[in-house]
Amino acid sequence: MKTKAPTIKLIAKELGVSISTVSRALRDMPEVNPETRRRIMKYAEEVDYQPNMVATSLVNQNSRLIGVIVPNMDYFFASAVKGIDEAAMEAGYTVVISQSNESYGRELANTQRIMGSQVEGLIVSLSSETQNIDHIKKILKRNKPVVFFDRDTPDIRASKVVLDNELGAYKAVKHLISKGCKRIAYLGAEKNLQISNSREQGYLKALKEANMSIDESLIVHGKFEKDNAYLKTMELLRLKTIPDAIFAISDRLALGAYMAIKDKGLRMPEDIALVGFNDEPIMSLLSPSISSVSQPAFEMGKMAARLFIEQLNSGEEFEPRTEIFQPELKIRDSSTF
Amino acid sequence: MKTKAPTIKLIAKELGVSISTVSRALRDMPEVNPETRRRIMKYAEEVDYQPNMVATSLVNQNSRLIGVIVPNMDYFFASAVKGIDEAAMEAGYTVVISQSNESYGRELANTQRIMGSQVEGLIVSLSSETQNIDHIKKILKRNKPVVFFDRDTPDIRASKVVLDNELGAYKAVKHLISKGCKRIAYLGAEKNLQISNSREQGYLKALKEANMSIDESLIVHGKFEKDNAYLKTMELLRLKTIPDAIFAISDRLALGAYMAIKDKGLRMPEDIALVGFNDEPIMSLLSPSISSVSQPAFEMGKMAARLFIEQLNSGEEFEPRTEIFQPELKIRDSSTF
DNA sequence: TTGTAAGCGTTATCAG
DNA sequence: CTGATAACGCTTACAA
Repeated sequence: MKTKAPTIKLIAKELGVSISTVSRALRDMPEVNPETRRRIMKYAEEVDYQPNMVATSLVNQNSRLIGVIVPNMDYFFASAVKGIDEAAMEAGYTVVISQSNESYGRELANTQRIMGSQVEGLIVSLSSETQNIDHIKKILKRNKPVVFFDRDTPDIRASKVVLDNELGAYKAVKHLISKGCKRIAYLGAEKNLQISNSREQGYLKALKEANMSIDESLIVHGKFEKDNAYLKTMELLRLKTIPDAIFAISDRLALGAYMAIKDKGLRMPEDIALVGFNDEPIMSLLSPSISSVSQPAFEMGKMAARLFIEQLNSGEEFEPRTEIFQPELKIRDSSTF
Repeated sequence: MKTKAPTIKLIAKELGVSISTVSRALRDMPEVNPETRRRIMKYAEEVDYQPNMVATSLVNQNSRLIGVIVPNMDYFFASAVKGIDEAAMEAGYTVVISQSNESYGRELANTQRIMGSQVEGLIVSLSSETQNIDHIKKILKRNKPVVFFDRDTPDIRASKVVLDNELGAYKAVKHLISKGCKRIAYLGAEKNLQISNSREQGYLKALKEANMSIDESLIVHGKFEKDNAYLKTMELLRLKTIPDAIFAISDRLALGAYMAIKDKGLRMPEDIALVGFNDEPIMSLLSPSISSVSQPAFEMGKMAARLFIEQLNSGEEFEPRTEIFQPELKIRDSSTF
């Protein structure tokens, strides 16, 4: 019943050979007598020997563990994590994951904890609260790879995998303009969120390009939450002249706006159009369905893991790289007149 | 720039004390001279010393890593994983995660890989394909804790955290009956999925209790996918007399049914009522909103982690335990006449 | 209070 | 082809 895990030492003793021979045989090294190898393999099989990776990690100074910290597990990050896991698996790595719940304190604690688990580095997407990234810089100083994913910060020299957020927003707003919208609101999140800023830039760029005036009262920076987006939208809908379209920088926010619009009894898109960001599956199921800018989350996750591993293997002299993915606008009922 | 991680050996040499003294000081052991301790702490702080958990793991024969394998990362599992992570964190554990994508082959490979990472055991939710669980039994034989989560199997003596699935289904169907539905279809998944069977039992129980006849043509076992559910629902809607209600054992399937019903131009609930399972957020946002049986995923995840850790600490003589959570029926438009 | 030394399970170097 | 032996970074008797 109670079986302690067998070690190569045990196998060696049992078979009357040396530890090193067992080690070599088990790892398919060339210089082992075929017969000896067969005996060892057979016995290992019998006792269901599993190499102790902790010991291997200690001697090889590597754990084949990739640390991942995400702010939450919504559709976007779940897909990304799947991509990371996929690429990690292919390269023989395993993913150690942790969620910050959009809290800076949690992110800090998780970073400590996860690095303590001897992961070889970190793929991280910053929480919406995070302003200070000393905790990440420390890792870089230790010469361990860090890859920023989606939520990055300009303030650091590290590899990144991001979407061309400005372009995504630009496409969305340009689309609304082409549909004849004149008063397009911007529903954003915390100002320290890089993605929020980039998307705001895209919004502004589209307006300027169309020679439309920028109305500050239509630009709102709320929190990165559905409920807050609901509140902020309600405020927008109480303006003397309400916007005729809302561009939300995330589906999470778009959903809040959607509910506010419905609760106000307004029609979409007749009274007000709406475009979100992320293209979560739910967007196409709602009635009316909601337009959204889609990002290839799964592919981005894969890329992040690949970049990470590449960086890991390249040793010291690695030049940080930024991989930019292209957004795609999915046009649906909420912006189709 | 390039800093190698400092070790206690280095600190010891630098400070002219012995390795053991450093080790003791760093771990707040009593028998250390306060002054010596201060010096060590201070220096450790300066060089940002981080204990090497791999080495500690090797000595202590524990990694403080919990392996988690889930079939996918939909809302239910994402919430559950959050719960696991939360409880793990509180106890000083870290989560190593892996998704099987509902594939038995993947589950097998991931189990190998993840156990190789020296996690102390596994919290697992079986893939919908899994029939054989020898890979799990092996872990148990090694005396490592295994906790089944949601998707379990009767065929093993291990701890489990599950919902009272039969009750959930029973409640849903009973509700439909009370609303006057006469021909209630059951939209299920693979027969080897325990949750599918339990929910079918609940469905049958409710019908029998109401003295309603069981119509085999209304009981369908498809695959655990939205698209397949769509197809299966279309078949149901082609029957000479179509059902007046569908109970889907998962929101994923309910969504497929929802789309089929819409595409057929039928009204919900007037022509056909619908109840799902899991209570994903999307269910309340659709129009009509869809009724669903909700399970406390987050709490269940927490419980799984707690059970796991408890089992870990209790050593050999641990009696497997099954924790059963209570479902709650959320009634919405799709079944409100 | 501090130091020495053995040991955790592997890998790798160097002789045989 | 095989076997000692040191080393990885840390903990823990046992000594001093």
